[in-house]
Amino acid sequence: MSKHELPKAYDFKSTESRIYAMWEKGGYFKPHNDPNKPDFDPNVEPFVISIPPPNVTGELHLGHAMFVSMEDLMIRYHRMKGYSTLWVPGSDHAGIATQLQVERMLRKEGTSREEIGREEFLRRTWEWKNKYGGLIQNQIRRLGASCDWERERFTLDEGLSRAVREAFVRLYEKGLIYRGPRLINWSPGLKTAVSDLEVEYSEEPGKLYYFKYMLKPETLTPLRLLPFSEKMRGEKEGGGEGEYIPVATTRPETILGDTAVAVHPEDERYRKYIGKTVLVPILGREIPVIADEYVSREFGTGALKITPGHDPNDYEIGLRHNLPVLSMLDREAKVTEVGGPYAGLDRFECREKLWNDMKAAGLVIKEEPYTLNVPRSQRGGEIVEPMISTQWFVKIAPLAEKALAAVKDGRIRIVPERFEKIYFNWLENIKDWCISRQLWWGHRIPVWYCADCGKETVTREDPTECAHCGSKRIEQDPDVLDTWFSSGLWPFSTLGWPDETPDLQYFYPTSYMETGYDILFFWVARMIMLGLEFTGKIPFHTVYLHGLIRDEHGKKMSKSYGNVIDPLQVMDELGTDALRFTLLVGSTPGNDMNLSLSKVEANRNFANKIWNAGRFVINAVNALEGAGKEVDRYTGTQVDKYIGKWTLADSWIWARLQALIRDVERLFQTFQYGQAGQLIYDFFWSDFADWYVEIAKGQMQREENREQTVVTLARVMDICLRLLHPFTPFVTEEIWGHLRQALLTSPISYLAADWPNALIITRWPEPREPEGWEAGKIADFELLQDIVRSIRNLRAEKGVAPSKRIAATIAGGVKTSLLQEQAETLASLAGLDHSLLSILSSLPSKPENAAALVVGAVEIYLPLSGLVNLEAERARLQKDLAEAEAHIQRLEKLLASDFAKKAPAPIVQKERDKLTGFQETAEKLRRQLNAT
RNA sequence: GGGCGCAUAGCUCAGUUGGUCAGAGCGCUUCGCUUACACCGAAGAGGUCAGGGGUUCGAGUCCCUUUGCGCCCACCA
Repeated sequence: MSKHELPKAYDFKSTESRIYAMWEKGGYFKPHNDPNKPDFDPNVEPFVISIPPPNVTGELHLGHAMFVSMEDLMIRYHRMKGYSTLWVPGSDHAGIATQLQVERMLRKEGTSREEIGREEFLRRTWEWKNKYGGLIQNQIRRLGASCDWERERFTLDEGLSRAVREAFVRLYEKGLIYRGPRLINWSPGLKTAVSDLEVEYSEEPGKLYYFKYMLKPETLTPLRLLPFSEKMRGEKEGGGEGEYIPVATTRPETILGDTAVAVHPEDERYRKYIGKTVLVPILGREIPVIADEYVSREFGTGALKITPGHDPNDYEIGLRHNLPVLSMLDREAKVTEVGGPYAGLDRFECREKLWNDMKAAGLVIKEEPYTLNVPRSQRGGEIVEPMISTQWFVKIAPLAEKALAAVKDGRIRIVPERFEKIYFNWLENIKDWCISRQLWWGHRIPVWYCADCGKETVTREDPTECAHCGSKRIEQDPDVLDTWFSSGLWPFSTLGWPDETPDLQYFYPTSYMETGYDILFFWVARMIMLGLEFTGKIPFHTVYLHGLIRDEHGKKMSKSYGNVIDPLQVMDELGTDALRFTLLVGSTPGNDMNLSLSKVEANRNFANKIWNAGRFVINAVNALEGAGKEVDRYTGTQVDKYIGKWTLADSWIWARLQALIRDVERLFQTFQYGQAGQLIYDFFWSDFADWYVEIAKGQMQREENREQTVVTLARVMDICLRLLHPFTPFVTEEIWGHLRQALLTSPISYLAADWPNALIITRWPEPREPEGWEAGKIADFELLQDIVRSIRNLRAEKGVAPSKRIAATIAGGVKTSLLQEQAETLASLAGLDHSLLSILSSLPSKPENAAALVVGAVEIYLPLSGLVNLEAERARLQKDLAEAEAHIQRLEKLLASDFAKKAPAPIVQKERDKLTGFQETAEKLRRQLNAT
């Protein structure tokens, strides 16, 4: 499209994909200083982020949009500042999630993974991955992500698998990995173990069941081990009579696995039973009554049934007392032979049936409603059962210690800081990490068991024989590793570890780890632990945590609630820049944000504003004929020739821009990206577009100001585009291209542009001005703004048609010459007739039939014949006076207090100046009242 | 049980060394198609910054406390 035909509205649809392709093809996303190339300079500082790898079969949601926007902002900012910037993209094989999807597909085909077998299942899953795995990456591209796609990684690809193997073997050799039967969380639906973190607790209504643990009558023969017999049945009628210990439970079916009843050693009620034997209901199994201080005397009945096989606390107690451990549930949560007559029943059926049987046997005391905290699988959602199972674990304490220290001593910083405490708390109480999963999709555990000597072989290369006895009869462990084991290696495995690659040497440790706080433990903590363990270095020096995205009323987005916002649809309708800007500016670190489409719409409008302001500037540049188009007019090399010609507006906008650049820099350094974006937004829209551009229209009509005005427009626009680029890369790039073209400079990509810095700003506009010139210019301009606003206000109040140019007389006092210089600007902004505008130092008397305004020490008279009502005028003046007097009173009181003595001088002076201002205003108002 | 966050204009939210910090967007009222933009411009209404106490010359901003909402960790059967 030719530069003269830019459309009136920003067309993001036709722009975004074209711009992205240009960036990607142009290689702008690659680090400019690459250790694999001959011209590599090791002294250039790198800036590196590893992307939180999305699930390979996932689809883009707002969580992805959030982290991509934030990380792209960080990356682009640092790239513009000259860092050799690398953003490593990739995806996670996501063991459970992916396997579930493929299993669902198989079910639709009428088959199952068990039916087709492991090998075929894996083949199908890879097929699935190759088909859908690229989807999410392209969706991430749509967000504008400037990652180096040539360095894309997948947790199951060859290099990363080698890293996983190496990591496992090293931990094993160091004795930090062990295998053994432990009480773990078992997900019966997924038929795998899951880690503590993968269990979520939900409060649900349930019942507390009270029943009797009958004491074994002393007369009976002690060794009656038959679990169930005709004899027992015969005793049913007599059950419930005689001595018993009352016990409460929320899971009656676990009674079948009880191996003791515990009471507090000092509980007077039950002390006498300690050491005695009680009978498991229905089964009649004999179990001891033990004493343990863990038991709370206040809760329930004060007696606790002990099921070491299915409860973590009971397991601990069982260990202390050497109790046998019974597994009464199998991998599908069906009752095992331990459950005697209940064997084969589902856990919930068993609960009902057993309880009914106990009722019939007179062993039930009561049931009462009780709120349970039900452990559910994070993935499948079904109730998780604690079970004894042989699994692989990482001995985590030594790793946790180092990870703790890295944050404590400041080598790693977490933003916002409050998450450090949460991090500490978790690591200080961490338990060994169960890393084996009974799945097929994932990194298979590199352990081979020997059928002959029974020993394990753990090696970096697949063995053909037992390392201990040489037997060929070895078989690999069927399980795979927890997905988080491989993602825990991500920052360095993606750079080539365990090889000492040039990438690893140069880009590691990475810089920021940006992710949601919800995976602080799952991922961040593990990366720190594993990073320190395997590389001896921290994996990143800063952790930036963003919050969760909720709907506009703070509700969690969920499909069932129907309040899910699809980022792809938002981008389709309102543009990527609008979505990015909304996510970036609307959020603060670590806090959830509520997203509403009206916000995105507002930011779509902002993108359009950038577009149109850009269009205006480009047109202005193009309209400037001749005037040295061969020079790059905004680089500053030619600006000296405007010295002495800058108008108040020119100086003001430049001074404001300098302040903006400084503020933005400070905010970026302190991770306050949202605040920075807000400031840029405000400056661009309110200061630049609403004021400077309007004034520039007038200035450009004057031959003597035209060129410098265009230069100012171009330069301010240019810097705003740079400042905005990390937030809204597409529209800024597009305008940048057109602006560059208009300026006849080389059409280089925006990404190669420098971030605005102090060097640029101090050189312009008037380097020979005394220190602190900005404050005066800003104050003068603000006076001008106040005057304009007051006049507009009065006009609106009086119903003066906006198109009507009116006369005005101004008594400027000490500001007279300033206002005289600004007469034309003032006239055009306030709708005054320049030829009927007189600006004097003071007036001998008040003009007739004029409405009067006072702005600071400046008096303005607008002759509005026919519209001036004396009474109304007096009322208005009186109101203004009352307001001024109120301020005077307040300030006088303030300045008479300790404030004047104790507050810093500049603060006090500021208040004094305010007081003086109000006093002048009041004085003028009084005079006008007298004259009216 | 322990810890944390949030309560600021009708709605959604900014406001990080305590001194224009009382703001933004949307919504609302009144004008306006002024050749960058109606995805716009101008003017305006609207809040004792949840309640109470304290520190300070000065607090939305620090401390204590109360109330309401939310989250995390632990998991007393």
